[in-house]
Amino acid sequence: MTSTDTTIAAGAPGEVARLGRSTQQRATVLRALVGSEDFVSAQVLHARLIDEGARVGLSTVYRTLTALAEAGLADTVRDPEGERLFRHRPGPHHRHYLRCRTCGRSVAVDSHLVETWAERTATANDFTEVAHTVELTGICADCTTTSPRP
Amino acid sequence: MTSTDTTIAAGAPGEVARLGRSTQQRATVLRALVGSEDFVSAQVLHARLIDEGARVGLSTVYRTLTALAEAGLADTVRDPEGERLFRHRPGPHHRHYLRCRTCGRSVAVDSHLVETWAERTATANDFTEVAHTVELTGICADCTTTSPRP
DNA sequence: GTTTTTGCAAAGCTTTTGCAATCCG
DNA sequence: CGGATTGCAAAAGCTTTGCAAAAAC
Repeated sequence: MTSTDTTIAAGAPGEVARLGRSTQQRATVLRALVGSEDFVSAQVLHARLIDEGARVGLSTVYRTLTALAEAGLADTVRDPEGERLFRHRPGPHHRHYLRCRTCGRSVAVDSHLVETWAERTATANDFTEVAHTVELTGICADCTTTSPRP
Repeated sequence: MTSTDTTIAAGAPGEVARLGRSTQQRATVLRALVGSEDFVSAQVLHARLIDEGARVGLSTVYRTLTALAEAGLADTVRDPEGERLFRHRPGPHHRHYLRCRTCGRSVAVDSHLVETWAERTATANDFTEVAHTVELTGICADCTTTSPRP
């Protein structure tokens, strides 16, 4: 099941409960993810944490991020190279993002239209339990004017 | 750059020319891809060819499929596990598909709405060179009535 | 005192690459 | 011929897993 999935239900109460025991490592990873404005890979997040002096294993980062995604607390996306990227999901519903291919920045976009289109398309084809993934990429204004790289 | 990408230009004439020399292996792979109704991974396609008695290396299948995708002759998609799936693209423009999570069948869907939505969203956010990937999955009618598996 | 979680290293996967042999034109 | 292509095996990533030590409750 893809990450940015309509079928994920993120109940308001007890969200964290699904993550099992609360450990320092999990708190650290979650905090880092929340603090990250944009999509990050497990590897990058791990490197960042190590840099900051935190002692967390890469496996733990992977396990925690996967758990968060399964719990509906994070959106995930596959970058073209197949790497999995994670981003904290603030609201109860999943979001779609527009990401800059040059600097990596991303902004959440209104996807009303896509949501309903997905529903309708599925219904029209006799499909049930629709899920969808949408990835939008482009070059942001900053990167259009200036040269590449942040 | 993701496969199902609006920015890919598939010129009508000389499409095949971009693939370099015409060899038996390439012909075989292309034929297999065209013959395949749905998305297939390089590995599955390779296995299928070997089964049929064709003598093609896995690397060649990868190289050929990648070339086809770059030439705009195939759409590609990442499945949730990160595997790359390929599908022959009949028309000059990229398509979007609705895939059944149970039996794997997929149907091309009309994505007018999404295309324009992508354009507009990007423009509204001062992004240029928009590209997008859309993946729709669900359970098809056949799989809803009968139990799993084709 | 159990039971879960961690972290390391090793394994698993898909995909890519190096390079000699081979094929196409 | 001469350069493009193939195929094998090895390498490269990213991610997962096995298992003993550590932490949580």
